[in-house]
This record gives sequence, structure tokens and C-alpha cells, in this order.
Amino acid sequence: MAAKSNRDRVTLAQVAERAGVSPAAVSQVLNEHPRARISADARERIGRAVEELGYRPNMVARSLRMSRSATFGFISDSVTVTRYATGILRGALRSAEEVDHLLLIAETGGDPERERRAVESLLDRGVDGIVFAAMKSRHPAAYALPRGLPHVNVNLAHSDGAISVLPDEFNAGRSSVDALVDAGHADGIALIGHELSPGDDPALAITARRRLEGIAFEMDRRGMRFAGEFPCEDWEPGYGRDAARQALGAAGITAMLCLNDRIAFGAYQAISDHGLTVARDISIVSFDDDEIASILHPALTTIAIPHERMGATAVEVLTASTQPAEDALIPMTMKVRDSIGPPRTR
Amino acid sequence: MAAKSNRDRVTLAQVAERAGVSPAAVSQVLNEHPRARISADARERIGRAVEELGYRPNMVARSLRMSRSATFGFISDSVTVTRYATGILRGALRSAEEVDHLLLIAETGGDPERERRAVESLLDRGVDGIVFAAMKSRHPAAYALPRGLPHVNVNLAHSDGAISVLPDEFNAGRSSVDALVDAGHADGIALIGHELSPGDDPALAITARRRLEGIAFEMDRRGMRFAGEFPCEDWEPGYGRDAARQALGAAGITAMLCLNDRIAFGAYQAISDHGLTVARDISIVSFDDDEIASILHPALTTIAIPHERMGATAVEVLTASTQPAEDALIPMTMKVRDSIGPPRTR
DNA sequence: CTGTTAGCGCTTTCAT
DNA sequence: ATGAAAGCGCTAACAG
Repeated sequence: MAAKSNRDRVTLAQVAERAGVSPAAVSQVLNEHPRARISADARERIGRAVEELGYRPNMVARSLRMSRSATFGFISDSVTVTRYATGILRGALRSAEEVDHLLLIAETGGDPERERRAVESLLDRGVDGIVFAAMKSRHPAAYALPRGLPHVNVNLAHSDGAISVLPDEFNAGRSSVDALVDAGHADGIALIGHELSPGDDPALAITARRRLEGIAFEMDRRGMRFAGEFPCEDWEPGYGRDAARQALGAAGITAMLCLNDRIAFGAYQAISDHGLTVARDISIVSFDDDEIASILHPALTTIAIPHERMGATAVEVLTASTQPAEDALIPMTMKVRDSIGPPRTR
Repeated sequence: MAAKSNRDRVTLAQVAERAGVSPAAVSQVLNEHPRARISADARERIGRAVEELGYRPNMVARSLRMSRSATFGFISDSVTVTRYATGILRGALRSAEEVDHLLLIAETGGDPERERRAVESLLDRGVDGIVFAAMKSRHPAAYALPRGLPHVNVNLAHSDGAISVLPDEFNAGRSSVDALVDAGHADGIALIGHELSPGDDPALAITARRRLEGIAFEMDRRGMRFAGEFPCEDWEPGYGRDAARQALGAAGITAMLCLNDRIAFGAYQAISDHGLTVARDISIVSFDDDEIASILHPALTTIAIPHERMGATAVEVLTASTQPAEDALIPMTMKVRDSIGPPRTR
């Protein structure tokens, strides 16, 4: 199916010649230059020549001339390549497509040296802006970015000169409590994954911290206390299972507020191990809307991280004529499924 | 942390001036031009000037001049953005980094029109080659690619002029049978997901087809037959659960050969529903090494799709001076975990 | 052995 | 109202 080789790509000059006008005129028309007065007749001929020749502007030449590449850079520690947060990339891609931009991507694995090289590589290629995305919200490294180059952080605490796009974890935390309380749960709720008070745990991402703060705020506002707090060394199923097993040992537990879906998955196992049933015996609410959430039985009610919206918003920030002054907080929405029921005391 | 603006990026001419040589000389040295005789002294001065000025070549200008952009295009229907196969992207990224290339990515969602636009966009930006990746192995659309532009398909049946990188599903199929037989299973094996004979089911991706062919081949070679074949409308947990439930109704089932991990996940549920235990009562082997495989209990033995190797290989094909004549078959490796035990008749 | 020249394809003054 | 000319930053061919 090969078409013409790269060498004989149709050039603007050829279009001009065919239309019987100067290259400049063609350029004007193609770019809809405001203060360009080209006769309707000439426009007509140019349009036809473009059509007939199948002309496409050479973006490389245009980039060189205009210092704009119609390309954004997307750098992440591992977002791109981890199953977890590909939604960020998807959203960014979609949003970029809307403004006819492509994404030039690079992975750093969190290594500052690779990060530096990635930034340089993007700069060398004249990107119009850079999205810095991270799996875990840490503070970004200090890059030597050119003045005036739009950039934005996703899932990263904001650095000077750049705003961040973050999920609204605080309100999500509040909602998780609401969901359980609305179903009738009160003094039988166990918190699985971490102690309520985040303390100064350095391993805790900023988003996780805010999640806990929202939970604490809402519990406090209602004058409630958890029946127990069961931390997990890591927020993975194995640890979740252990923590949930302990919780089941405590008296009067009617619900578990799990700090993420992987923990919740472990909790399902522990509940099943005890011969109990999720929702009927123990209600569960969780965070992330991980892929497993919808295939569990019963399906897990969880508060989704709006990855796609975050990615889209990030690119929109790059595109915006004026950078917003504040971080963008993207609302998290509850995926109501079947893991919450009324409390039942055993 | 802002450095110099884009406008006053150091240029090769400035380096030349500082080193007291011509721009051409600098270019020669930087590109290690073979037939360039530059005095050691001049080289020394150039090197220092580059260092002191922090010069970085402008890739856009270089691209325009050389028609090489140090960039590959990566187009997929949804590989990039689906949790499933991000490994392909990761591998491609890693492999590209090794040859100092970046990836320009685009998603098509399988829409031929978006696909066409994506190709054009990449061509406009002068990519040095294109990877076409797909979630499901179908036949690729016929693109009008410039003669001589390297391109390669991943997970797609090969088209004329392009080779494909595919997982070696046939041998994986054979191995799955081996694994069960090695554990002692013989006439109590149920096939879950599809009938053994693929027929001309158009919904069946080429990879799935080969998987079945490998299974059939090995069964045949051993003179074995399945105790039952239980197709699934879709290879998802819900259908897998139903199919496995039916299989459990049949007499003498000791093992299930599930055609992917999501089906296997459903099978776990069905087995649990029947009050049975995976491995002890029913052995399971499966394909894909989906994320859930390792967090199931017991952990699922499955044959992994080598996504990362596939992506890396694809870029290597692009990089290679001469395109191989044949499709690249990437071996699939068995992740031996805990879902297979000796047969136990109930 | 080194420096000068031309030009990749495009856009943007500036003359006409 | 239109076209000619300059130049973005670089490299490949030449001339010195």
C-alpha cells in the first residue's frame, strides 16, 4: 500500500506553482492569516491544488519556523506503563487530539537522572508543553525548564511555577463515611489500611493523606469513632486480608472502610474465610475503582479516581491561554455497586 | 527553576563562535562524522564550548535537514490506554530509549478514520518508523505509508510489506496441556472458553486461534480428548463462572483448561460456589498472566503473554538495518503458581 | 585538513 | 492585494 516516498512529499512550493501563486499566498490561506487579503479566485485555485496534490504541511519545517510543534511531552515515573493509571494517559491523549496535538512520551521509573534526560529530549524536540505525571504523589524534582514553557503536574504536589491536577481525595474520604452511615452503620465500622491519623508517615502519598483527612473530618463532624483501625504494611491484598481478619476478630464490626480496592479484595477473602458474606454480613466501601472492583462478587462499591479526567484536565491546562493560579481538584465519584447493605450484628 | 527561555537556546553557531571555528566543524565533531579531519586542538575547544554553553542540538532543525527525527510513532487501537497490554508500550519505550528515540503516540479506538489521521499526523512530524499495535489480533488496515518507512505490527496479522510481532500462542497452547498432564490429569480435563475446533469464528483473534490450535495439536499428539468443552460468549469472569458451573455438573472433571485468566477467575468463583477448592479438588491452568492471576487464592498458574518483549522487539525491528522476512514469534512462559495439583476424583 | 555555501520547507516581514 | 526575500538551526556538499 506504499504511497510516495518521504522524499517526494508534496511541498508548499509545488502547491503554489500549480495554483499559480506564491508560496507565501498558500501559507496565508492555509493558516487563515487574519490580515491577509487573497482574492477569492486565488483561494479557490489554492484549495483545489491542495486537494489534487494531497498536500500536507510538513510539521517539522513549521516547527522550526514557528517554534511550535503541535506536540506535548508526557513524562511519568511509571504511569504510562503501569496498569493502574493508564487512564491519565488516555485522557491526555484525547484532550490533545482535540487541539491537534500528539503526545511525545517518556518514562523515568522515578530515576532523577532519566527524568532530566527525558526533559532534555522533549525540549530538544520543541514540545509545546509538558505533563509530569506520577503514580504516587510526591514532590516533583526541580527541572530546568525554559521560561514560558507550559507545564503541569498530575498526581504530584505542586512545585513552584506549576500547578497540579489532583483528585479531590478529601471529599472522597468524606463520602466514604457517608455511604456507610447512609446504610445505617454507626459504631461498627473498621478502618482497614492505615491509622486514622496520618501522622508524618513519609511513605504516605499526598493523595492518601488527604483521603484520610477527609475520613477523619467526616467522622469527627458526625461525632463518630471507628470501632477499630487496622493498618496494612502495604496496600495490597495479602495485607488487607490479614488486617480484615483481625477486624473480624473484634466485636461488633458491621462494616469495613478499606483504603483501597486491593485491600478490599483481601477483605473479601478474609470475610469468605470466616464463612461470611460481603454486604449481607459485612459492608465494604473502598477507593480507586481498580479493575478488580467490578468483577468481585458482590461487586465492590468504591470511589473512583478520575484518571481520565485528570489527564484531560492536565492537557487543557497546557492549552489554556492563561495558567490557573490554583491546583485543579477533580471530583471523585462513587461507583455504587453491591458491597454495602444494612448493618447486621452477629 | 526556570532556565533560559526557548528563544535564547544556545545555537550551534554560538558554539562555533566561542570555539573559534566554523559551524560546520562543530557539526562534524558532534556527529562524529567519519571523513572529517578536525585538529585535536579544535576538537578540544569545541568540546569545551559545548560544555560551557550547555549546548544541545535542536532536533527540529536537524530533522528538517536530515529527514530523521529520532522519534518513532506508536499507534494502537487501545493498547496504550487499556490496562491489559501496557507492557507493549513499556517495552517499546525501553527499546526506543536505548537508541535515543522517543515515542510519539496516538490512539485510534479501532476507528479507521482516526487511524488514517493518526498515521498522517505522525508522517507530518517525520517519524522514523511506526509501530502498529492492537489489543486483538486482526488484519491491519491498508495505510498509505511512504515507501521505505519502517513499520511493524504487534499483535496484528501481518500485512504486505510489514512483519508482525506475535506471541507464540501455538506452543503456549501445547504447554498448557503439558502442565495438566504432568500433574497427572488425563481424561478429566474440561476446556473452558471455546470449542476446541476454532471453526471459522470471525470473533476469534488470530492469537486465540493459534492458542486453540496448539491445545488441539498436543491433545491429539497424546491421543487425549477433553472431558467436555464449555464455550463462553465472551471471555469474561461472568461467562467463565457459568461455563465452569456447567463443567462441574459433568462427571469426573479433575481440571479446567481456561482460555484466559478472566475466565479462570470466574471458574474460581464457580468452584468456590460448589464448596470446592482450586488445586486440591480442581486444577486450573490458564493464559495471559493478567494482574488478577497473582492475587487470586491460590495464585493462578498461567502462561504469560510477553507484552514487554513484544514491544521491545517491535522497536528493534524498526531499528534493524534490514527488516526480517518472517514474523517474530515471542515465546510465552508459564508462571508456575499454585492452581495445579494432582487429580482427585470426587 | 578546514571554512564557506546552499538549502531542508515553511512563515513573516517588507516592497511592490 | 500580491509576491519576493530572509531566515528558523542544522548538515552535506563543496572550495580553499
